[in-house]
Amino acid sequence: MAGRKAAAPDPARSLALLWGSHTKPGRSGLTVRAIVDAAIDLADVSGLDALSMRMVADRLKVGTMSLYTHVPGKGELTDLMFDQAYGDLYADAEPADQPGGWRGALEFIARRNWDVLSAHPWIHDVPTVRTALGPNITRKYEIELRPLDGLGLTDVEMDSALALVLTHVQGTARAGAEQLRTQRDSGLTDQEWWRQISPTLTAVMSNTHFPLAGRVGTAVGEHFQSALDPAHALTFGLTTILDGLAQLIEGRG
Amino acid sequence: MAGRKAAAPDPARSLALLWGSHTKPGRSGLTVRAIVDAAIDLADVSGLDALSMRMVADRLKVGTMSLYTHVPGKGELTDLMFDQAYGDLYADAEPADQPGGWRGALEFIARRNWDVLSAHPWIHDVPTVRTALGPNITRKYEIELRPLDGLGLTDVEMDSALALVLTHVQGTARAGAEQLRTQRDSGLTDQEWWRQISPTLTAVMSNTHFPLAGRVGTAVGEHFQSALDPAHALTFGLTTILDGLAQLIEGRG
DNA sequence: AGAGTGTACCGTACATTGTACGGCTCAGGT
DNA sequence: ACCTGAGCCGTACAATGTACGGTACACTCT
Repeated sequence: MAGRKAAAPDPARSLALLWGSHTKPGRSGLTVRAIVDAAIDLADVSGLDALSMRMVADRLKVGTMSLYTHVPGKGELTDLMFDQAYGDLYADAEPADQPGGWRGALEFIARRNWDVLSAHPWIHDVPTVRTALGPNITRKYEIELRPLDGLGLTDVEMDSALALVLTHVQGTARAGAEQLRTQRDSGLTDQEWWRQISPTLTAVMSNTHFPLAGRVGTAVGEHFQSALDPAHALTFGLTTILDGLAQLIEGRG
Repeated sequence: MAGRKAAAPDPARSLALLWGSHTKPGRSGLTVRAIVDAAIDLADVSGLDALSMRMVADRLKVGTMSLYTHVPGKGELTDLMFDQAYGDLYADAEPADQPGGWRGALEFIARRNWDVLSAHPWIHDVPTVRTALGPNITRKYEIELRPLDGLGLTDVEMDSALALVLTHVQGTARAGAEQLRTQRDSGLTDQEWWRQISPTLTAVMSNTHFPLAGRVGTAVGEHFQSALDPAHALTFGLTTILDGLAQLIEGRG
């Protein structure tokens, strides 16, 4: 990152913005809400690194520094973008109402989170340990905990189980996003890329050899036409995790 | 990111560097190996964003542009750092020799990967979908697959199972790294930070309320003195995942 | 109606980044 | 003794976030 060190977002200021109404328009119609929406649109296309305050301002047809009247800096802006992105995650349906009990609910949660992460890959680049206290994130947490309540788990176990599923979804989604971005940047699909470096690779590692890695890597490559298939990783991992959670829950039930 | 767009690393060039010997010293003693080592040292302390070519050059007491004689650019440099960081992961012991069968082996793998990620948190910021073909990474893959061979799993399943464990470790380690970095940047522990924003938060969300989120969040906070405990998340998730994998493997055995 | 005031807006400037470009300086071969 | 090529590096440039200080408008009070 260049320029001034992008000073860490002020927590109190972020909170006030997060929970504020965002709707008092300035004299040129500029709104926190409009800034955040524009930034999300741009980040969806170009990613968080490529997102600049100048770009956001241009898109809104205002001077760059006008943004700073409404938003303290880029850090706080990304905090707002993050909360906003989860705005209508469960607007139409909530996990606890899905069929299939807690298992169906967690599958629904995984799928919905996956969808958000696919639509907004820049979320992976937002530092989120403490800032995750906006209204939408808090509501999300509340709703996602519901199907886990009353199963005999302790409160800490409920949180751990949910976090496990969400971490898995995030990890596989991140790998998928990286794959897509690499393909886009290089203009090569995984297949084309492999064909291109394959000769160099075999030449260079001629004297060493890795029988297992070779066998398994080839099998994976042929099965998915790629080194990794994020969708498959998602369902394989989710099934395994839910099987594991079932043992825990049955032990309590 | 500033400056020229940090052009995506050239795959063939990266491969040649990755598998090269790195040991021909230039006339000022400069070596690819030395550059990579210096960069890792700096990144361990300051992170990948704060790592600049100028810093690396200063540390080595050479001009900034001299680095470009040995390394095409920052992208390729991080590729080299990545492979290097996994250099002696299993130098002293390998997973397949651990007690506890495949389960003990996977626990060992998880622990060792966790250790590397803790020592080099910048690894989380290296884009690694395609570049992961250096000698150390390839050997790592070979060694980590061994304990999963001969259990009745298909090749694709072996890869999926390993990837599931590694993704979990990476996800929790990343959360832990973010937590640490945030604490360092702000100079506040999670507890101090919470005490500081708590009044603002309750004031701001006074009219809405989230009974489950409140109850569970409080329980977690009291149990771990923090919003999340990475070490606990690691073992909870690992246990669950291994329980799930056991069902898969027993079905095959 | 006129004056005053605060806030929205924004032009300019600066430090910092990766790296392109072109010149300098040596080691080694002839 | 000279040439050649590779290692080395000083300078320059475009892009970034944002500090600073100025301008212009909407409002309130007289």
